[in-house]
Parts: sequence; C-alpha cells; structure tokens
Amino acid sequence: MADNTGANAKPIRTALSGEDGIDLAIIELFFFAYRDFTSDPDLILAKYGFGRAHHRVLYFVNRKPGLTVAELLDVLKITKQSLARVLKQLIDSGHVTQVQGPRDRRQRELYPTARGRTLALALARPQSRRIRAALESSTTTERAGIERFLKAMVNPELRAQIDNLPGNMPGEDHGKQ
Amino acid sequence: MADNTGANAKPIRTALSGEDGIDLAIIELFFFAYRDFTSDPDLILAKYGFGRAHHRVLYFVNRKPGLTVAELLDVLKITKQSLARVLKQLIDSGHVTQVQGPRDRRQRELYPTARGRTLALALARPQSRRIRAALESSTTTERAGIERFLKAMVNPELRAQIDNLPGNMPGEDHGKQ
DNA sequence: AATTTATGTCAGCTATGTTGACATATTTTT
DNA sequence: AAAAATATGTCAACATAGCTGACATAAATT
Repeated sequence: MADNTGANAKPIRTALSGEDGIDLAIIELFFFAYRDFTSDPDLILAKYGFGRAHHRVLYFVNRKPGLTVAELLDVLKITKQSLARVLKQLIDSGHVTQVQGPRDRRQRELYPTARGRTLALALARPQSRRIRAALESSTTTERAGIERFLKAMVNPELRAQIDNLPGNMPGEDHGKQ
Repeated sequence: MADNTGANAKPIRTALSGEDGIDLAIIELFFFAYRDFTSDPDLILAKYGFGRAHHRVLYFVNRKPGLTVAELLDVLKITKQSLARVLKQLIDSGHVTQVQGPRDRRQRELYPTARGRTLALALARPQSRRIRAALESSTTTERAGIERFLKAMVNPELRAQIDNLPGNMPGEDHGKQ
C-alpha cells in the first residue's frame, strides 16, 4: 500500500477549474478587486501610522456622526478592547472626538473633527476614482446591476446596517448622480 | 481663541455623503459584500485551526498546481517567512505536498493532495452559492458588466496574474457554463 | 437601595504580517 | 574548477489587530 498521508500524500496535477459548477471566475475577481481597492487608502494611512482598523472606524464615524461606541462595535463586529486601542489613537491625533450623550450621559457619541473629515475624504477619493474608472464604459443599467449584485452579496440581516447610513434608501437603488 | 486641536477638537455633526462627488454607495457596498463573502469560508477554516492565510495558499495551489514557492510569494505579496508557517501547517496536515522541481532541483513545486483539493472545493462552494444567489435575477448582460467591473477594479499590472490562471482568457470575458 | 447598562482599562493570548541574518543545495557565470 | 548567484529554509525579534477574562466607574433603571 502506498502511503498517501502527511508528507507522502500524492500530488494532484490537474488545476481546479469551473467543472464542479463553482464560479471561480467571480471568486478570484472579487478577491483581486478587493485587494487593490483597499491598497489605495493603505498607502495614505501608513503616513499617519494608521491601519485598516483606523480606516473603518474613521469611515463610519464620518458616515454616521454621533454614533455611540456600542453602535460602532455592532457595525464593526469587533470587541471593545480591540476598538479601544484604535479609537484612542484617533482621538489623541485629533481625528475623532467624543461627546457625552445628551439623553444618556453614560454614552459617548463619536464625531469626526475637521481633520478627521479631511482624512476620511482623502481616503475615499482614490477609491471613488478607481470605481469611476472601472465604471467608465458601463451603462446605467450595468451600474444598477453591479449595485444590486453587491448588495445581494451582503447577509440579509446586515443589509439594514447599510440602509441605516444617510442617503441609502431601504431596498432601493443606490444611484447617485 | 477656541482650542480646536486634540481632545478639544470641534465635532462635525453633518454626515459624510456623496456631495463631494465621491461614490460612497459602491465603497460601502463593496466593503460589506467582501466582508460577508469571506465569512463563509472562515467558519469552515476554523474547524481545521486554519485562517485566511491558509485559504489563500490552498486556493492558489489548487488553481495552479505545481507553482513554485517564489511564484506563490509573488501572487500573495507576502514574505517567505510569513508563508513558511502557514505552508508548513498545510503540508503537515496533508493538504499540500512538495515535489522537487524537475528542471531546477532547487525549486519546490507545490501541489494539492486529494485532501487539499476537497478542502479547497468545500471552501469555494459556499462562496459560489452566495454568488449564484446574488446573480439570480441578473441578465447575461448584467453578469458580463459585473465581471468587467470587477476586473477593471484590479490594478492593470496585476491583471496578468488573473489571466495566468487556467481557464481565464487574457482580456476576455469570464463566462462559464 | 440594588441592579443593570455603557464604557473604560489591565493583562495576556493568537494569527498574520514584517525585517535581518544566516545556512544549504543547486545552478549559472567566470 | 572556482566563484557567484539563486531558490529555499530557518532562527530570532518585532508590529498590528484581533481575541478572552476580569474588574472599575458612572449613570440609568428597577
């Protein structure tokens, strides 16, 4: 008997391809597209000593100013200990500021500062430029199809979080100009 | 003078939205879509004590059996020290096997084993299912538009890496079935 | 007054990336 | 044949960003 376990396992020489009814084309396109999509802001963040974790916090604080720590944790799906480090740096560097909740004084409402708004815009700009370039030769119908596809890729129960952001209509298209 | 720096910075209460010509809709759809897209395999990987790093290695070893360590490093854009840990675990667990390069005996060709192929398929299946569901009500034209968009989101110099994978025609559509 | 809630903080652990230095086998160049 | 370059492996130390568990404080709720 041949030993086909551990380091002696027999190599498979045929490439995995779509014959199993698996959509490898979109799987790997999505992988590469997202990787390059995030690489633009990464270059800017590095100058501030920030990472993607900072980007995510800054993004949502700008998209929904005044959200509480608990709300932010719910969107990011991380622990408060994890958030604490990143948030502290953003506050110390003057990109985010905390305001005591007006109704419930235990809460800390998070707001961007002018500096934080500027950085959030600087991070979004190259991403938006990349999107615009990628959509250049697309028709209005194609754009609508792309938005519908991306939204359908999100877990149904999380779609509410998207709809909760300013300017996003529940279950509607996201057409902007 | 008001002190608008550090912890005393003035909060901005208006939400960031598309008025700066920035495509926030697709930025955040892409963010949420990719997050949930990767969550499916994460659940399976956890059962093996593997993470996303293992997934990426296993994916490309299956997509291009026989690639060398150097080629893999080039696709993943990580250091060999980083790859070493993850690759060792995949080899020890019998998912990947190494074969001495036939022409250049310094090279180690990487191949999936039967077990590695099975796991790669198991990881791709829920992702493909999610894609199929998201494309359900899409026309052929819309699907083509989505693929063209995703490919256009990738850095031009990296598109060659996609085209190098089996079944992907350079600059062509990725239509399957 | 007691309990629950929102937040903060300390300590330690894990996964995945990094750099630098060096070893080994093999191929290429001189 | 000797020297240099290349492909890979390995050791050590470090950074980032996640995690769990435990505990503290202030404020709201019961």
